[in-house]
Amino acid sequence: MNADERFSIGELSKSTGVKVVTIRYYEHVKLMPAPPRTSGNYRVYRREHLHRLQFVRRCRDLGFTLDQLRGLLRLSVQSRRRCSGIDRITENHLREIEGKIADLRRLAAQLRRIKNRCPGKGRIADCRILAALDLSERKIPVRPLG
Amino acid sequence: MNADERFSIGELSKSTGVKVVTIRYYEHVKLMPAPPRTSGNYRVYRREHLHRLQFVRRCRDLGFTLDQLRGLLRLSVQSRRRCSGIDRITENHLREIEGKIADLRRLAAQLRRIKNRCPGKGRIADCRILAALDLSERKIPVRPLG
DNA sequence: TATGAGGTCTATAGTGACTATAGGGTCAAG
DNA sequence: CTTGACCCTATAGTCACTATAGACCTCATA
Repeated sequence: MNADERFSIGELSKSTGVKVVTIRYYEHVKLMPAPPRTSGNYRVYRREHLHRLQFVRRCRDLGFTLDQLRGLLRLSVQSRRRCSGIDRITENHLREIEGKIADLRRLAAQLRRIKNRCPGKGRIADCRILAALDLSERKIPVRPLG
Repeated sequence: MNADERFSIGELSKSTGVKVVTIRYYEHVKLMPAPPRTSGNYRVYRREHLHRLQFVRRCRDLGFTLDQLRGLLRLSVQSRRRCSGIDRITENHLREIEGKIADLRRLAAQLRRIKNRCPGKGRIADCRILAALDLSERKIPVRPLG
């Protein structure tokens, strides 16, 4: 309950699951503020840093890029503004994820199709996976060079 | 039908859809062999290079990493060996993709859950997206520093 | 023959989001 | 006083490209 707790970077790391080097990296790219230092030049963090780093971690776990995260952080301090910006970032991110899922599903389907043709017991020379990789969708027409 | 066609890097690029800089990059990382040069130091490619680059392109489109691709290429020339190695690389890749799909689906579900709580019309101070990002799964216990 | 456009060359640095390494300094326990 | 755990900075590496700068080559046209 008291607001005087201080944490070393290692403690911050342990309690958030974010690696020490990554915390320093976040400071470097201005996702985390530079905290004060001890006389021995150690970073000293407080509850507010812990809180912020947890937010960062959570967003990263949800796949937000550091740039999207910066957007969320920038907006989150303007408490009087409408939260439609937050909503937009989240919506965009969701659409990106859905797009990626669709891409990967197509990929997996293709790959399964290719793979199922080959039992993996024959010789390379007859491998149907290689044949499929090799022959499918090849477009030959090229004009020769002078 | 004649095997004497020669292509410039730009022609190779056009006919495969792989950018000129990327072809040079593939040469640099030894995915493509260094071709002979003209007197003016221009790269001169032949049908075998075109063939190989199409293979590379196809594998990349299927999401193989350059390392996996190197594996496929290395194996593909050993025509007398069993093709189980090819099968294994493909299988691993497929599993990776399936894992990624599962991850992204979980992510999307979480994100939708968070997003649906917030109509995006209120103020930042009351934004339920931020609240969810902020509060969920926070683990507070930390031992204070010295 | 000169000019200009467009293709090509090398080398280097930048991207995102870290991770790894080297070479030190700090601090508490034994 | 030494050991070992922790911390510091700075730099380079990862992946798979992409971008830039500045020079060189080739070819068609004037």
